[in-house]
Amino acid sequence: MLNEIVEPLLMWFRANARVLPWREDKAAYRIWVSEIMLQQTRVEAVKPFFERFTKALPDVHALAVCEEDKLLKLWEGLGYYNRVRNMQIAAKTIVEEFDGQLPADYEALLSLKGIGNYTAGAVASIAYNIPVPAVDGNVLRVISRVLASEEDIMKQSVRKKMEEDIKAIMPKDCPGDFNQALMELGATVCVPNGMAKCDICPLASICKAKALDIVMELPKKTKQKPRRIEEKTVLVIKDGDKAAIRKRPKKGLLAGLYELPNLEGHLTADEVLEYIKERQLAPIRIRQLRESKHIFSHVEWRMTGYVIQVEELENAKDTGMLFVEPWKTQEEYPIPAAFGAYADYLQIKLGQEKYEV
DNA sequence: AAGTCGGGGGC
DNA sequence: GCCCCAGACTT
Repeated sequence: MLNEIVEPLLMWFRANARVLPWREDKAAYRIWVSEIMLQQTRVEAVKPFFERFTKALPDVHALAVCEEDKLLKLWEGLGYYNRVRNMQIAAKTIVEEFDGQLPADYEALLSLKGIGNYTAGAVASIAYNIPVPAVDGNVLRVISRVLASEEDIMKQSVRKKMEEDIKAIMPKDCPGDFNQALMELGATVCVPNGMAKCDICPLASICKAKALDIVMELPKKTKQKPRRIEEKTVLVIKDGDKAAIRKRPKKGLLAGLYELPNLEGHLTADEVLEYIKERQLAPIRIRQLRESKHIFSHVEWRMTGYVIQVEELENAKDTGMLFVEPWKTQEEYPIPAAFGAYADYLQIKLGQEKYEV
């Protein structure tokens, strides 16, 4: 039965646990921050962000009162930016309703913005030793294989049953270690891509998938739909030492971050100049930049770009554009990685000789 | 239940 | 190119 995994798993974890920044000091706040960052994000990617974030915002109160641009800047490049927005909303709730302390209660944690089933279980078990499961993608894979379950792990019903099965075998004295052990095994041995390392797995003798030689067929999962493709033209508009950026809408993709001005479709230089002139920004030079691509979860941007030198006139139309010094875009304004190929040009001077308008 | 929301690394 | 990642929220 499934309870056979408990002892070998804990033994293995105690000998093989990775040294991670959020394992040094188990303050609930730090566990919470790490778990939010780790949503759909690998350990190696999170490490540097975690160090920087917790240094800048060391406690719940600091997070609750942080200015939005600074907050997003700390998250810049990590993705899924609603995570940090929701975390700040939760921080304000914690200050107001829980006296600044994360509640040591699964249901109370679950009620906080951005904390779902998994994260509530992780914080409760790791920070407060509450015996509740924390079922993430690793756990779904490990348990599916141990049981040789061919159920589709994308189905809510399957995940719910998985939580119940695990709750039934949770060791009451060390629920945090047990949950982490399952995830750690999934991340380092029963891996998500590539061959499972069954030769070093502490559960190899128990694993039904291994016995049936179907380890690599599991878990079963419905595949995601193909992403849609969007074409864009990205503009690096320069006025002297400054360059144009603008703030994105409060909702939707990359909400609230800053971007380079951009247009729908792949435009010619003439079409771009028309756009510039309509906004009373007198163009002096223009040069086309290379194409680039950025892949999000559900959409793919195929971009081309232009760098345009302009003279910003007094009567320039309100374009929502903000002309700022390039170093400020690096230090203060959060700009998503999608614009990376063109953001480089913010600080490069245009050649004088060619591309006169 | 399906769609939205980032970015990166493995193969 | 495809898959997945210590998922949660909205519709």
